Amino acid sequence: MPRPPGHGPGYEIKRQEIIDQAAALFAKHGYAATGIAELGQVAGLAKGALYYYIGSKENLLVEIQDRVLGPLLTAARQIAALDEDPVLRLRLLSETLLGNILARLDHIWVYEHDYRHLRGANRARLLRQRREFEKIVLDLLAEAMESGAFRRLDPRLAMLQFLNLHNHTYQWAHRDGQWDAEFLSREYCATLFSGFCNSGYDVAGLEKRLADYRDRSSA
Amino acid sequence: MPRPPGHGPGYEIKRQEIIDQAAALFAKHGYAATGIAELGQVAGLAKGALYYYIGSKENLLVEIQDRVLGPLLTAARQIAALDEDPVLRLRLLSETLLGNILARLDHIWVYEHDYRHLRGANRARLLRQRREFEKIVLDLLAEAMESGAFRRLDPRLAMLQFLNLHNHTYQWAHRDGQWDAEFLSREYCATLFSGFCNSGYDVAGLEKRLADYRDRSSA
Amino acid sequence: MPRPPGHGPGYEIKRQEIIDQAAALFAKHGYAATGIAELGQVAGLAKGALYYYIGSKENLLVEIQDRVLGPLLTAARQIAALDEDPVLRLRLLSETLLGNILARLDHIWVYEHDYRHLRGANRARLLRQRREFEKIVLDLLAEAMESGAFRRLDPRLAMLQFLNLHNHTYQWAHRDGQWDAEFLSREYCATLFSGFCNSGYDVAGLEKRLADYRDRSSA
Amino acid sequence: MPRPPGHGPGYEIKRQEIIDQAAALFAKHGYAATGIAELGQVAGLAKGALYYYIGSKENLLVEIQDRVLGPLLTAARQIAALDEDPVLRLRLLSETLLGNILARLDHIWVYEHDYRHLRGANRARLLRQRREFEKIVLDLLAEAMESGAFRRLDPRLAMLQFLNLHNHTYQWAHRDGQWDAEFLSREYCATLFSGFCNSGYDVAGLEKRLADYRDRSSA
DNA sequence: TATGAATGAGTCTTCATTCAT
DNA sequence: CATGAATGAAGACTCATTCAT
Repeated sequence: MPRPPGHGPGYEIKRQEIIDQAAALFAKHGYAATGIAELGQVAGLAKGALYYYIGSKENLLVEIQDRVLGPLLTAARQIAALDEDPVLRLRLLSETLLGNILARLDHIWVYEHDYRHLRGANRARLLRQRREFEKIVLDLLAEAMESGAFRRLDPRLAMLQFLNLHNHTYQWAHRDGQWDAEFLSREYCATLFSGFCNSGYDVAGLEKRLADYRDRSSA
Repeated sequence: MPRPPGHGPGYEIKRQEIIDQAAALFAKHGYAATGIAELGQVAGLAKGALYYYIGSKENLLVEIQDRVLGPLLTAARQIAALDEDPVLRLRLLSETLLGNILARLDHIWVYEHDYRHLRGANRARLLRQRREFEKIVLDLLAEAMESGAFRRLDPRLAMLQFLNLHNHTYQWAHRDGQWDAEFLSREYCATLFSGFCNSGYDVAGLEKRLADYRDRSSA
Repeated sequence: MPRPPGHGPGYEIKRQEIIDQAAALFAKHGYAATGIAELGQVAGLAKGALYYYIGSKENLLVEIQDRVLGPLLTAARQIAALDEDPVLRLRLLSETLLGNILARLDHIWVYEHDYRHLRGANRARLLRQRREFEKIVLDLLAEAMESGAFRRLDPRLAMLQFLNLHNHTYQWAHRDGQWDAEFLSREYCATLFSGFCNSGYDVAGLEKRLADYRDRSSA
Repeated sequence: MPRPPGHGPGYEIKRQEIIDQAAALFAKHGYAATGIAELGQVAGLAKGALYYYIGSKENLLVEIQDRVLGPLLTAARQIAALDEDPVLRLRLLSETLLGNILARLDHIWVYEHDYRHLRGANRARLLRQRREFEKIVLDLLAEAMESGAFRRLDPRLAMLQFLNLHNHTYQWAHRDGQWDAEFLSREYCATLFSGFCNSGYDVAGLEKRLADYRDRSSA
């Protein structure tokens, strides 16, 4: 969303760079404790020029949140709409979520810690998006219960367990960690689905069906 | 850590009150975004008197972290030392952890969000304590694997799953929520241990054994 | 209106001093062009301490406007309520107005030039007070017409002439000028009332009646 | 004062447009509180191009003052040089002055409020021109006294009354107001001259003589 | 002619902290 | 014990102005 009208071709590129740098700083020190001066130093820009790009500090926060929630929601909506077993879709969603987390660890730090510094409309929009994501997870879990794959659980508590397990990952994961999204997703889902599924359900077969799905969709 | 020597009898009481109020404020707005002035207003004290009690803003943070980790570590050490099945001990640890989280939600917010504002020795001490807690969980999980209850998993990943699931709870729990620590612990452990245990292990019997243990120890 | 609760005895005194100094600076350079730093230098206070007294820059403007309009409105209401010839009351009002202008030239500069920098409620309140003052003048002029002393004029235009003549005085008057409020009021009223009155009205006798009134009310 | 040599034909036209827009903005928010960026937006020009036309912000102020004082002084000089009764010339000057005020209300706002933001030579020149205008009024009043039309008044105080009454008009007049310059001039002069003239002088006949003069000079 | 990008001093305001009383 | 008063660095942000293109 390029703000003011009339900007040169390099504007948006530089702007995105600055948002990257801001995300790194916010992740490290927290949004409130990061000064605009510090960001200027990192960006190699005087304060005036900085504001030419960022508009305001809160605006940076908005952009960072959008970078997290935008792709995530898009992917989640697509996955939810697939004509596949709900458990498989949960597994896909899990991997997408973890992929997003691991790919942009600093963005996630900010996303998880500093959303409360958003005000007014920005905050409302964020919360709406968060709720939409949670709803997608909730609905998939409910579907999995209806399909007989999962036991009758409190769907909300199931969703919260799903999110707890995934979303807390940013706290200890680090760039170039030993585990990638695929591995973590397999492990997390193995744990969750063992707990959630009916005795009759073939948890072990899930990874096989995932591979099949991937063959099909890449074909 | 009562500061200088020579304090009246009410000193420590008032000091603890102020730390309570600080925790509430820090949880609400974040440590960095909370002003000492705000705290003074809530405490009904002018700045001078406030500093007489708190020493410094960072000191408040230290105290809050201690209130979380002190009791938690004490309890964790005791549980780890029990002469019981490691799985049962994990279940006990889980409930204790959740009990602490739910009992002091605002402290946990601060503990999770703002420990990075600690500097130097305070920070080092905190990290040491966190690692000790993680080590206790790790060792219990390893014991459970050795005992044959759990499959051979990467113990570190198992520990991280355990902590993810528990520690992220503060994000959505609220005072007087519908679920208490016992219930959540049962649910979380059911999920985790279903995923972790060997096919031969009697997960369902865990709660029974827990009840037995409680009968014994209260007797 | 001392703002925050709990201030020492010297607080209000110092606060009033600072407002004085602010009025002088605002009058000289204009509100918008005067920096808080400048005020701090004049007051001999660091910025922090300054804000301890002033609250905000706009608040200074509010106080200055109040110092002008408060006493003026009080006096105007009293004069309007007197049981005297409306022309005499206009003459009294004129002198009061000029007295206020000459006594606080710098406040008047700010009052006349910078009221538009007030926002929201502050601005609304100011405009209400200004209109009240204008209404008092208007009503007195209308009364004077009804009493037969003045010709049938457009009362609004008469009021505007009255205010033009008086209110523009701040532009050229200076402290210790050669003319005091009494003299200027006599001259201004002589001019205005010559133009306004009916041929039968005894303009020249007004000053005599004023002297009588003053004898009476001081007795 | 067109700046550097070598400008295209449209330069001066656009430049005048920009000064118009600047006057409107300055009148609305005050010179100090108006940003160059705001002006650029209104003018539809980026900052670079804007500066190509305006030279500097202070220069705009100079131009606006010149637009007020230039025509006013030219007209005042011509009127003063007429071979007519000084009272008639004062009446003509009054109408010219009011015409200028009503025709360019925003320029007058700036002229009255922001001349103090001029520095050095610009300020000196402005003050010189203001004094010249005042001198013209002063001399006409003195002439009217010498001619016996007016009483022996303090000529300076008479001039100040004349200017007060006229110059404060900008404060409440607005474009398309109910009163035009001719009407206001007639009313203002009726008031002033009633107060100033000797008992023998025929104030009421002034408008008649003005009409005669206009017949003559248009013929 | 006109632009977009950059500057850096300047804007108002808040901060955690200290200390004489 | 407690206060009110003071500090000065730092907070986010805007300013008029310049200049390579």
